[in-house]
Formats: sequence, C-alpha cells, structure tokens
Amino acid sequence: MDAVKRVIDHAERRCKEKGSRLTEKRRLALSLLVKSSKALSAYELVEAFKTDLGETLPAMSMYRILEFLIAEDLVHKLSSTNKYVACENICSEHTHAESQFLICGQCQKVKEISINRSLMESIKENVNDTGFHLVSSQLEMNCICEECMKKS
Amino acid sequence: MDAVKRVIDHAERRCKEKGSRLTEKRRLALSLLVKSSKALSAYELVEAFKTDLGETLPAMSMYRILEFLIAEDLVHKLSSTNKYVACENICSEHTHAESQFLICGQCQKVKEISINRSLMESIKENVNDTGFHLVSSQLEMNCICEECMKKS
DNA sequence: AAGCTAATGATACGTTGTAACATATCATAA
DNA sequence: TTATGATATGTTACAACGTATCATTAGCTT
Repeated sequence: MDAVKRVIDHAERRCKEKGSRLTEKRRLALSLLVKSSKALSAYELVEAFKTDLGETLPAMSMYRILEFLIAEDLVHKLSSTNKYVACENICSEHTHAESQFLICGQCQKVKEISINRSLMESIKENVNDTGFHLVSSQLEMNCICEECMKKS
Repeated sequence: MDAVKRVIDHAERRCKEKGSRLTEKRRLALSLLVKSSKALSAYELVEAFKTDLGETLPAMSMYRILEFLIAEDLVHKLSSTNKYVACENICSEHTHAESQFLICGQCQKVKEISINRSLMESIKENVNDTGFHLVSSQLEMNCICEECMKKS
C-alpha cells in the first residue's frame, strides 16, 4: 500500500503549508478512506477504526475529523448517500475544479470525474435560463459499475 | 387554489386507470406537496397534516404514503436533502423523461426541469467512458433562486 | 355477511447528525 | 518552565430521518 502512503505524504505537506494540523486521528481517518474503494459513512469509519486499528473513537469526533478533512479538500461528502470519500486528486499540485461523482448503487464504489468543461458550461447555461443559478457543480450520479453490471 | 384541484383530478384519474387507490390520506398528502413551493420532509408533512388539516398521522404512515406516491410518479424524493416534492408534470398525459432538480439552498424552493436531450446524451457518454453507466438521469443541483440571489 | 387484500396504526428501534459542555494536548510567551 | 490561550478530543444527550414488525381497520369480492 505504498500508494496510500504517497497520498498521506501529500496531504501532510499541503496541511503544513496551510498551517493546519493533520493530527494522528485525522491522518488515520483519511488513510481509511483512501484505502477504501467504497464511500463510507461516519459510523462505518468509527467501526473501521475499531476493527482495523483497535481504537475506539466517538462518532462526534469522527464528524469533526470529517469536517476538517472536507475543509482541507482532502475528503468529499456525498450528500445523496450521507457517505464520505477521499478526494482522488490529493497528489495533484494545483487545485482542481469541482468534481462529479459516479456512485455504484450496488456496491457503493465511487468514481470521481471531471466532466468536460464546455459540457459543464452548457449545463450551467441551461440552468440559468430557468431563473436559478448553479452554486456548485458537484453532481452525484446514480450509476452501476462495470463489475456489478456483469454480475446482474 | 383551482390549480391544485386540477392536479389532484389528474392524479385521481391516472390512479384509477392503473387500478391503484389514491386514498383520502394519500390525496391530502399529495395536495400538501402540490401547494408547497418548497420541498418538504416526511416529518414536515406530518406537521402540516396537523396544522393545516388538524389530523394526526404517524410518521410511519407518511413514509408509506410517500412510497406509494413515488411509485405512481406523483412525487419525487430528493435524496440530497431527504425531502419530497410533487411532480410538476402530473397533468401532462404522456410519461415524461427523468427530470433534474434545481434546489435553492437558501429557501428550499425547487424547480423541476428537463435539460436538453442531446446535452443529457453527452453527459451519458462522458460517464460511459469511465466504465460506469448511468442508471438514472435524475440530477439534483445545488442552486440559488432569483429571489434569494437578490436578498444577498 | 364472510373472507380476502390493501391500507393504516402503534411501537420499537436503527442510522445520521448536532448541541453543549468538559477535558486534554499543543504552541508560545512570560 | 510553567502559565496561557487555542486547538483537538471526549462525553452525554438529543434531534431528524427512516425501517421492521405486528396489530387493526377499511374496501372489495363473492
């Protein structure tokens, strides 16, 4: 799992630059999310802390940790499922645009993508025509992944 | 509020054709949603039953009623906010494609739109390229409405 | 009316999340 | 080096959203 370590190193550096503290527990929570292919709920993360690390963490603390990680752009919250995923671009240097999330309804696997810039512009225009204005281009799309597709 | 009555009449007819029962409580719940400009939670609907109609309804019943109304395509659930809205196309005869929802994050007003067919196709292609496949084109977009825009 | 099915009620509990207050840990200046 | 303030974590209680289960009632069908 060197890939995980690499991500954590990047996260650590980014936090240091910003003067924010990536504490032990925050680092562990982020690692769990990075390792997971699926989105996890706060309570599932608490459970993973227990089973994977033998540490008991109050749910409240986990919510605060997630709040921190989200503020640092290290984690995204999927509001359609109330679950959390590690950002897939932690290692890229420049801050990237808001992403779209493809969520497999069968296995909860999540893919973070950036749809075509001009396509997003078209969507935005389409929305603006209605008198509403897009605040966030984070979209969560109900999908099925290749593996689950094959199974069924 | 003749507009509401017209919608309910359409809903009634559609259910009769399908052999499903739009009972009193289901009709009342739908009316409340049709009248509301905002999306409402199940518990808010229970509350509205009490204050508007003087009737006490268990939350459990409301969830069952919503389940029915959703199955009949009379109501949509917004999974990003756990709230419910009446379908805006109850009166149109032919079944329409899946909609996109523009949700004002300030006042919870919701607008149901159908983005451009070819635009939706482009999105679908964009997604398919990633190995995931769109299951539903219901999108929920975090927006701000004209009024709230002006206020702030 | 008898009997069946769909609808509703009641109760308990599961899951997600927040409020409020206490304690611990870390950084820094006296 | 210890006081001090700021940040992080723990504890408890509770609010909001939702489901499981079993009992009861209302509407058809015969």
